Amino acid sequence: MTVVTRFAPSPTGFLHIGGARTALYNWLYAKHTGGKFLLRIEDTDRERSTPEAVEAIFDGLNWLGLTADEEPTFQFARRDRHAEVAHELIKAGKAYYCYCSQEELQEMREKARAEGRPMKYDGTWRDRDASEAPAGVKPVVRLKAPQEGDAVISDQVQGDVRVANDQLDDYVILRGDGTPTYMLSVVVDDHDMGITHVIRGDDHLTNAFRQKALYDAMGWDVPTFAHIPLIHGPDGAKLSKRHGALGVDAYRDEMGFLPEAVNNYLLRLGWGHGDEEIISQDQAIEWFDIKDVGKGAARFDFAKLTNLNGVYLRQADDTRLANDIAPLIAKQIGVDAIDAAQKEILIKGMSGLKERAKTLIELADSSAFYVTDGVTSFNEKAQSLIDSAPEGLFAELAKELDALENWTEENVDASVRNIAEKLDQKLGKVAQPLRAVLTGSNSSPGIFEVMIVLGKSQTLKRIRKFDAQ
RNA sequence: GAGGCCAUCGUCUAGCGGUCCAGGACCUCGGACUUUCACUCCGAGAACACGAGUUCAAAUCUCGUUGGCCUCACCA
Repeated sequence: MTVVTRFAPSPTGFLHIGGARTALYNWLYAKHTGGKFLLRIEDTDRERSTPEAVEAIFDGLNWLGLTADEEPTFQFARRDRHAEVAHELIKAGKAYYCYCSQEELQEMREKARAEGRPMKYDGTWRDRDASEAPAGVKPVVRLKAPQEGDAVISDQVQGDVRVANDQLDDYVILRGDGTPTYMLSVVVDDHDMGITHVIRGDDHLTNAFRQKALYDAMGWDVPTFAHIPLIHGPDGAKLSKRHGALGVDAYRDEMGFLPEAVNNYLLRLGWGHGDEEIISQDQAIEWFDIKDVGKGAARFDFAKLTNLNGVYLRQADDTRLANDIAPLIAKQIGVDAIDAAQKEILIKGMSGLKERAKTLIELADSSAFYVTDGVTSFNEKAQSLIDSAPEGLFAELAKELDALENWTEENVDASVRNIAEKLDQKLGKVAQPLRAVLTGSNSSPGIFEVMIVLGKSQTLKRIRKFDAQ
């Protein structure tokens, strides 16, 4: 049997980090088993679903590389099919019309709660004849759920979970206006799409029992379920906007994370393979099995994600990184886009730059000095390094460096060391002020590397600004 | 309130009855390297929620307690 998994978000907002992990696990499991990964947009909530959200979800998934093997299914478009199934169930005596009003339902729940019973529909219309129906009420359709015995789900993550059927009620599958509810839509779509493994958040665990009753009523095979624990915020509470429940686009655009780092982090959040931490996508596909996902909820930790991002940043291709930060730098230096020459400089300096950054944001911040003409601002420490530089240092540097014929790292290195000796200073006393005038900062890639990447004329231009000092 | 799920360092996890006075990573703190910062390396800190039981032997199995989470809509 070929495995078919799916990711089924409702387009009521961006793709959040928990959804991204669910998608990743579904994708990985499909790849691991040589199966298929499908996408279904659950847009049956017409009030809250938006085309923008659909776009945001596709965008996020594409960024993470979690692409579906077939065209996505849009649930709302299948509403007639869903209703058809509901009517089939009525015909088969496995579902029935219910004419209860909202008020009656509300009373039912309050009474149940007061008596310490589960808050469920009491089956008022389960066996009542339609002739008793009140006039003018558009009935809903309820599934005749089993009332005795236990229902068992063999969950791939949670193990065997058992619930007594008397805890479950005859839930609504078709609304008064004839539209399907989520419970009906999911089951019909998962069945029609041939989904073999339903991997989703464990907030759906109790829904699985309701859905099982529907599969059984239709005589359909129940898919294998795997309910993965939810992700919590750093404080252990449910993930909210203040924590990580941002769209993945925020992780990309505002925080500067790399997709491979996010995937690796998400993979390790709830799953492990021995002592492995840095796991390539191919390795993940080979190792990942849904059965190995942990049962406990995990907290989201930005520090670890950031560290991981640093690892991937250092491994990343220089040209790719230069392209990634190009728009950020352009914005920073106030141009529409940086030119080819500037891009070249960034690529040239990237090996020294990427070692010092953990995110693309940091990388852009620390790279901008390379592409400006002169240094546009000096931080406090740089300013004080310049102020306390040995007398005549900059004039001396300008003179000596200008005289250099071959502008190589070896030569500028020797030249600067010479000057330090000549002025009877330690190298640091010369290198630090030099760094300050060249970069505007007290920290940067190796100073000789900076001089080479900057080039002779730009280096001298920056030094000469202070040679009167 | 009713049902369900969960529980190893601050965090993510390894561990699937003996090899664990519990391993790795992040984190924090020392140190080495060094022209700064970073990288890298070395070292330190830090956990089996609690209580019973099963067993020659329990982080690993059972039960209870406590704590956390999820669900209980004509939302998905």
